[in-house]
Amino acid sequence: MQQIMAENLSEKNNPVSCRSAFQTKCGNCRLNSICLPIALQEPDLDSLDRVIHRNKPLRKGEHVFRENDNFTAIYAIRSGFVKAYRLTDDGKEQVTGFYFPGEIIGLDGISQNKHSVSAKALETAAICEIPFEDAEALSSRFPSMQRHLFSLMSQEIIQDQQLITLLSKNTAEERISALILSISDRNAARKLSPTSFRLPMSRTDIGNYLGLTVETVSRVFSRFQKNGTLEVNNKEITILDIDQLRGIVTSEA
Amino acid sequence: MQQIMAENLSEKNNPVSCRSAFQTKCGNCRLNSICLPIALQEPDLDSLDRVIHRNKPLRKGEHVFRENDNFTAIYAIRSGFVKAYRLTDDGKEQVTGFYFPGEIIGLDGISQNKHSVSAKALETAAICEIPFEDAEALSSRFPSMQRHLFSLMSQEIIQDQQLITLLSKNTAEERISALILSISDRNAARKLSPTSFRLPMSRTDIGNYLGLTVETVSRVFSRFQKNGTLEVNNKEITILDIDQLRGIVTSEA
DNA sequence: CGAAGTGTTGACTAAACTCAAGTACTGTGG
DNA sequence: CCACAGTACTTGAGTTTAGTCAACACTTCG
Repeated sequence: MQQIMAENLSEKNNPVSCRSAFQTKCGNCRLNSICLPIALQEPDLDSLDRVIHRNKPLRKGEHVFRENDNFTAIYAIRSGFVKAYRLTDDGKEQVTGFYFPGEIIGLDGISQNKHSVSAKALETAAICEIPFEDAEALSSRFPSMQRHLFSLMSQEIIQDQQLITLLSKNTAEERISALILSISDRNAARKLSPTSFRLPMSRTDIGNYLGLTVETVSRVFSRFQKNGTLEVNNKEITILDIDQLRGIVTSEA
Repeated sequence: MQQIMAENLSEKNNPVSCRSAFQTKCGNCRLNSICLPIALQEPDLDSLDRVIHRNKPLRKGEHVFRENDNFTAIYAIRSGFVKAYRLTDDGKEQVTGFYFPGEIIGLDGISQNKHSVSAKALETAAICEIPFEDAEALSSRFPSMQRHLFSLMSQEIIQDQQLITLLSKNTAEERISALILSISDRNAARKLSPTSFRLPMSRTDIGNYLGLTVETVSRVFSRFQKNGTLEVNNKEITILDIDQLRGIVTSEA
């Protein structure tokens, strides 16, 4: 407690414009148009601000939460990238999703009161924490917040179902095209280049997520490179022919 | 009570014990321990009863709702079986789930205000309809109801993620074993035999759901029949060696 | 620098798919 | 109640895609 007070004091000396990113308020956050704040208007936004903890950034490999942790909060990604995964019965890892700045994670824990997946930072990541009790209280108070939380969960369901379709019906090339286009879209939502970006995850993670081996992922990238669809430079990707990619996912098979 | 007599008249020669299922109240419903009513205690249960529409049963092949229908309500399955599916961009069907009596469908529609899947009766099915407005109102009034709806959605997420893992990591035999065990468990929850039951869906639907071709599904059933794991008689299944099945899904690979 | 991790490429293999043919149900109309 | 049509299911033979195993190259970082 003492410690927290001390931190808060030191925070007061910082000029407003230079405050460390993890101390910014929702009202000023660059991501507020795609994150939780879109559920609330200005005066009510303070209620949200008041309950959010802006913890110190996680380093690569550190966990936001782990499978079976008690479910106490949901989390908004402010910067960095997070992967969610679970361990199968026989101890293998299954990557269930990649999450980008502005996205909310942790909603999986509601039903069982504990998390059903682990969430790990793929690189340094700043995370906002919203205790679920508070989120529930805000939901009861502001219908738009209740609606938004329902909506987030339902979006997660839709996303999972899209992945199911991908895994169940599509070839390796189709799966990888779909992932690249998804990343491209999410970059666009954050006003970043939709055609040139760095993949935050390893080939192994991609393969794991898409139900493919590393070798297959690597081969598909090589093939895309060779036929001029992508420029691949390690994790740096440039989409050269986006229509080609779109054609592949729409499974012209 | 008067009403009941009247209903019985119209039901012709049915004895009292056979009242048409779709007129029962939640308080008397055989499924209330696994369905929405578990969220509420007796006096409050009336509020739920008051908003539920018990429509006339659907016949095989009729839809509860269709993809892109406006989202107006969620639905509880009282009897019969329902499959959920969506059409992929290129017009193929993707089965996303099978639903059993006592289960809730339609929550997928919340975020976009329209349904993301179609839901179709696999055989005659009685469905309870709860307008979502009313469900939301009940949720604001009864925290346990809000919690239960959150919980249902989060369960759906977890289920989808399990399916993702299945599709991404497991062989044909593992997938089919998992489906059979899931059906067995859900039968047990409804106090039906966990080892002997009729599959409500076709081989084609199973294959579609599990990302396999009909032929592969058929071959796996034959193999299980041959090696004494199952007795398969068309859609009638008897589990002869449940530990064998469990062993297969726990992927001793 | 060197070790460990990460990614690429090749040769071979296996699981599931496709195509094809045939059998068994199911439901409808005579 | 049977005959028939149409669908659903099964089985076999051959093919294909992605997986496995193995060797090697490139990063990254202590």
